[in-house]
Amino acid sequence: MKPTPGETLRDSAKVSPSTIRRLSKYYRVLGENIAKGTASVSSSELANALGITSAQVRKDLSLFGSFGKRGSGYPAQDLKQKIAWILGLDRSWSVAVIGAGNIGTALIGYGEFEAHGFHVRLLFDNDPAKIGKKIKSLVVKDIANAADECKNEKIEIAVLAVPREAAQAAADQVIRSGVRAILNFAPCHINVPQEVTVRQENTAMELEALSFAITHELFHKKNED
Amino acid sequence: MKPTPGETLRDSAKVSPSTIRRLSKYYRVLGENIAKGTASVSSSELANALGITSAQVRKDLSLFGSFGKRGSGYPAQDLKQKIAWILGLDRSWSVAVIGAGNIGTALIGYGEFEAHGFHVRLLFDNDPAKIGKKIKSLVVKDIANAADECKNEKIEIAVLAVPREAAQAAADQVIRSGVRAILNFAPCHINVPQEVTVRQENTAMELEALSFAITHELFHKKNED
DNA sequence: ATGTGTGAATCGCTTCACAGCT
DNA sequence: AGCTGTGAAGCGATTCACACAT
Repeated sequence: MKPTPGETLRDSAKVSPSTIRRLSKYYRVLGENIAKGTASVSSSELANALGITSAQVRKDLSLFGSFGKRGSGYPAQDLKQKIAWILGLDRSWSVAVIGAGNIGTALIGYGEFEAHGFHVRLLFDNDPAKIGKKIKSLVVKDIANAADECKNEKIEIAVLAVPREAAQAAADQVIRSGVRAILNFAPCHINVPQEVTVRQENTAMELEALSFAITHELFHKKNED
Repeated sequence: MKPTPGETLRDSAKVSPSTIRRLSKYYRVLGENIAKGTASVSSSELANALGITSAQVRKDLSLFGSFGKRGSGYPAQDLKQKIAWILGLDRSWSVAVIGAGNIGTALIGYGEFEAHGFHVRLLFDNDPAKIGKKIKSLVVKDIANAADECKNEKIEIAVLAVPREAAQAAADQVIRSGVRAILNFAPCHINVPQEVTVRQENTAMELEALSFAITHELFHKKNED
C-alpha cells in the first residue's frame, strides 16, 4: 500500500541488511512450498520456517507493499514474484569470477546461481598453466586483461576468489571495468569507491563464530545468521 | 575490568553476533599490524581499518575486560592473544568435512584454517568413486559411517558441503556423533537440537544482497557485512 | 474466525561525551 | 596531551497488540 511496486524503490534507505537476508530466505521457503503445491502462505508459516516471529515477517513485507489477503495469508506465487522483483532477481546478471582455484571452480556452473539469474560469463586466473584451458564450459582468461574484458562483456558483479595478496589488485581491475558489486572471498578488507557495493564471504570468520559459541556455551538462538 | 579473563565468560549472553564478527576482524588487523612491527594500536586505528567508530571498538573490547593503556592504546601482541582467548582460538578444534566436492576440497588443507587451529581430521563422501581415494592428505571415507567415525575422532565442528537434499541427513549423522557446531554450506535451513550451533554460509544469498543493492542504487556503507 | 497491516512500546546496539589514567 | 573505559543518550530494529479486511 505504501510504496510503488513496478519501479525502483524510493525509500530503500530504511531497508536494513537483516531484512534483505530474510527476504532471500522467504524466497527459498516460498520456492519449496510452491513445489509442494501450496497456494497460500501465512506470515506465521514463513516465520516458523526461519525461526522468527510472524510480526517480523509482516513488517518486512509491508516495507514494500501489501501483498497479503487478510484472513487467508499471502498468495505464494505472487509473493515469490514480488520478492524476486524486490531483490532484483527478475532479470539476469553478468558475473565474472576472478581466480580459477577451488572456490572459483566451485562457483562456475553451480546450478543454484544460474537458476536465479546469475550468469558467470568470464573466468580469470594468472596461472599460465590454466590460461586457455577450459573449466566447465568457460575458457580461463588472463587476469591481466580483466579490466578490458569485463568492460566489453558488461560485467556487473565480480567474484574475487583469489589469495589475500591478490585481492586488492583484482578489485582495482574490475572496478576500472565498471562493475557495480563485488563478492570477496579473500580474507581481507578491500577498498572500493562509494558506488561499488562489497560483500565479504569469509569462512574463517564463520568458524571463529562457532568456536566462540562452543567455548562460551552460547546458544545464540537469535540472529543466528 | 568487568569480566574475568582466564576463564569462561559469565555474561556471554550480552555479546552480540556483530561484536563477534568484529572481534574476528580486529584479530586479523592485529595480525597484519604485528607483522609490520607495530607494538601498540589505538581504538581509532582499529576503527579505521574496519570502517567503524573508535567508540565501537572500545565498547566491544570492554565487554571482555580492560586491555588498553590510557594515553597509548592497546598492546598489539597482548590484545591479539586476548581476542584469541575470547574467540576460543587459543586451542585447536577437530573438524570434519562432509562432502568431497569442490567446496569440501577447497576447505581441506586451506592454510588459513590450520593456522587458526581448525584441523580437518575427516573427509566424507557418498560417491563410491571417491571413497578410499586421497585428497590432499586425507582419505575420503564413506559418509554412511560418519556418525561413528566422528565420535571416535572426537570431532567438534562439522562442515556440511553436500547438496541441499543431503544436508539434513548429514546433519543428523554428525549430531548423533556429538558435534557441537555445524557450518552449513547447503542452501537450506537445517534442524538441530538446541545445544548445537549452526551457521549458514550461503553464497547465493550474498549475491542476492548485491543484486538488491545494485537494483536500488543502495550504498549500504553501514553494516555492510 | 482468521490472519494482515501498522502505530506504539520495547529492546538492544551504536554513538556521544567526558571522567580518569598514564 | 592523549587515549581508554563507560554511563547516558540516541537511534534503529523487533515485538506487541489491535483495528480492519475477508
